Amino acid sequence: MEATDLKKAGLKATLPRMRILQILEDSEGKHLSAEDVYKVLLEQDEEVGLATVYRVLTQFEAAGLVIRHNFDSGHSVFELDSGTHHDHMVHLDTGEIIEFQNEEIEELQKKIAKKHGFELIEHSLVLYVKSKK
Amino acid sequence: MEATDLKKAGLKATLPRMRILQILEDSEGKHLSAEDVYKVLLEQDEEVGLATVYRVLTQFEAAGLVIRHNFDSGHSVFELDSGTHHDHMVHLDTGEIIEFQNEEIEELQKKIAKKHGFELIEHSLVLYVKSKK
DNA sequence: TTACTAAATTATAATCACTATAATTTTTAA
DNA sequence: TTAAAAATTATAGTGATTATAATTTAGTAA
Repeated sequence: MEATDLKKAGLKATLPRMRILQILEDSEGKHLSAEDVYKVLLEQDEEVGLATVYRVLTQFEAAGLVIRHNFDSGHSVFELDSGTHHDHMVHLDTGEIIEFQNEEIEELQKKIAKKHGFELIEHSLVLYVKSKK
Repeated sequence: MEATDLKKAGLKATLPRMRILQILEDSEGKHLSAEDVYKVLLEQDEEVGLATVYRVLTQFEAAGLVIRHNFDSGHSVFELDSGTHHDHMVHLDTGEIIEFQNEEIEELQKKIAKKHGFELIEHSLVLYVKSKK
């Protein structure tokens, strides 16, 4: 029952929000743009406007339900916040997105911020790769 | 004489290009958006259109003269390519951008790509920090 | 359950960053 | 110096996203 998840996040359980949350849950591991979500809604014959999709995704982000990424592509993509932090590798030829974790890099980042007298709040690390010839 | 730099890069030495290159050289360490560059041109009473600024910056990028960054801000910023690679730290309160280098992280990134059977082409690492209370 | 009120959604227009187009101007090479 | 190729200008167009005003819905109180 996702209505509960929304309430917990401090959001009213409206139909558009439930549909969009469901779509995100059904696309585990994928990274959808607002347009992608909107297309799925259309396929499901749901009457939800594109503006609503944008607004709801932004609210989900503010509520900590989803994470927004900007992979140099000119538009944002979203994924459910699984709670386990990870970074991304983007394949330059196929567009494939691979997730990875590396504790060593995480630690080094904190150290660097500290060395400059700052506190690391968050970070964005994206590796752009190609297959070996 | 920057006309020479442009020629070396395979670009004709036109007035807009020389003015824009000069502006980038005069703002060492800063990270200017196309709009920022355009504003400086206006202040200098130069008759260069915004579309030209965008086109020229893109050409400079293609020619390897400048580097384009997308700091999650919805627009690109540019800096002269100094030749020495560095990553960036963005201060969430002041907007200040600090450059840093860390060879260890660079190596780890290559390793990670390799482990997945890929070749690292480039990467984007941005630390978002705040001052310690 | 019903009625109310605040919040959310809809449809659409507007905005922002950026790109394409066609006409005009500038570079550069002969 | 002149002509072809390339670049620039002014402007319209595009794609992603956001704002607006009217309408609908969710959650609460009677």
